[in-house]
Amino acid sequence: MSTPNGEQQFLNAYTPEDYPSVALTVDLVVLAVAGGVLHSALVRRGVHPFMGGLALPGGFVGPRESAERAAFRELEEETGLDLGRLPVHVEQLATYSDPDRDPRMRVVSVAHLVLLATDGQDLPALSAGSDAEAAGWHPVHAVLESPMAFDHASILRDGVERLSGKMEYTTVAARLVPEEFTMTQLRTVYEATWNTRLPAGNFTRKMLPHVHDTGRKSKAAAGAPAALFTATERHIHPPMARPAAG
Amino acid sequence: MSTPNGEQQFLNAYTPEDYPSVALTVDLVVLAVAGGVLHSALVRRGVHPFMGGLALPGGFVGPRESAERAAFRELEEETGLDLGRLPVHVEQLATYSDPDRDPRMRVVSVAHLVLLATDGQDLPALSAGSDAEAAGWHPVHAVLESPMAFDHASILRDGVERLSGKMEYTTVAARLVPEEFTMTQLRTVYEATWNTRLPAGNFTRKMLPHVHDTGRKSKAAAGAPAALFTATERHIHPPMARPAAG
DNA sequence: TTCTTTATTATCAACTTGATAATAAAGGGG
DNA sequence: CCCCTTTATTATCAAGTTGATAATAAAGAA
Repeated sequence: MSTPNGEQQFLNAYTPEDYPSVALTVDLVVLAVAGGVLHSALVRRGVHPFMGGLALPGGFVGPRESAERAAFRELEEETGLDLGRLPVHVEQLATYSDPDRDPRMRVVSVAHLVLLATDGQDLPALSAGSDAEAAGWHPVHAVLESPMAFDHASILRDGVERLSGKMEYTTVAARLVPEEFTMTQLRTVYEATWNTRLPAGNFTRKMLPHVHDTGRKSKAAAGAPAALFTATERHIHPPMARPAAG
Repeated sequence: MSTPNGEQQFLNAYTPEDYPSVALTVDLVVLAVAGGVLHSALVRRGVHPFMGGLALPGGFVGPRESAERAAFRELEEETGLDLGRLPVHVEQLATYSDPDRDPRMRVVSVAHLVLLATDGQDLPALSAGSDAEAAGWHPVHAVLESPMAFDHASILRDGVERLSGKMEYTTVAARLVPEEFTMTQLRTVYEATWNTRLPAGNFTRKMLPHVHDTGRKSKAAAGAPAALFTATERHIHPPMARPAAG
């Protein structure tokens, strides 16, 4: 692939200084389920502005980095999670570009949704990152009742809404449980995210065609042993019905 | 809302130069239906790189502008469309930030999906914008067969996919027809976007609960006069089934 | 008037849903 | 070891939805 001479000349004459520029960051909506409750990894701000307020983890995108790569890097830096070991799902959410969203300067942020697998009991341990602000887990539906730093409440709300909607017509909920999971574990993810209860029998009937039965059984704490499944298909059709809010 | 002294001091001490910055643009996937075919407004590039290739309309985001405002402004500038007169739907699609997506320099682009209403016959007239490159309408499914400038083929594909998916569970297709429309007009939008045929009777049955009958009738060119509807609800439940590709 | 064209409604079997119950398979306490 | 509790899975049933196909209705044209 050789570049024609005319094009090369043009590229050399290009002057990036002629164009307006912005600082680009990523903000992360990191979600995991424990105790039947959807949690988000958040940092308590130790500096102005919004000192003492809750914020999403995040940071600047490097000059030779895509937003997605920056999302993975910041996730490791700010939460201390070992992504080589932990199964993790990252997808772009939306970009927030209101000129006044950060009072310090023009910052445009590409928000990402991050889903971490848990067994439903223990949340992944968060170690303090390079920043002094340590990340901790917070129950999502409770924390959305109070304000957050910057526009992070909107971003968190959008992230939960994205997950809620996508769970209706894909098996993305399986990214929040271990590789092999029981129907109850998967149903608990739906209930935690949608903040509602679902009838167990109908849930199993609906989900069964979209997962793969490993043949293995989980040793139950109490009651009958549950079958262990792995996620297979991407699309649930017709979709899982989300009960009306309330 | 007074700012505490400590915070004000902090804001003054902030130095934007310390942080990496990128040029921010918007790219527009502008869609409209005519003759039963989904079309996209595209510009033929007159300069390097990708000279002669097809590209999405777009441009730089101003220093005090949100991406959405820039999308509206660039739409007017590059296509000459009068948005005061024309009903237009704009929604953010995704942000493209591969460091090498533009060979000239680091450019991050927030792509937007734009839907223009038509009667199904005539596409909105595009006048040449301030740039020498004039915009023209191109059939989407045909143009996606050949390469485009930059990563614009991916963006266009993502835009059509977003519209296709959203049409399954919302009445967004109504943004591509006039305020008052017939079932056939609306069905044509589905057929053009999904690039498939749909049985008319079942389409009417399925859509009827989600639109409002004005009581008026369209004067038909041939055949029975069709009822005129307006769009009402946002969510179609259960969703409109999209036939498997083929 | 009759034909052609298009819109709308109807029919029907197969399937899906939500509610509810029945069955099955553990472990634990007496 | 036998029942009781707990949990998982399967079954049942009426109401609703789907896809295929056809019947009816309402124009304009020949």
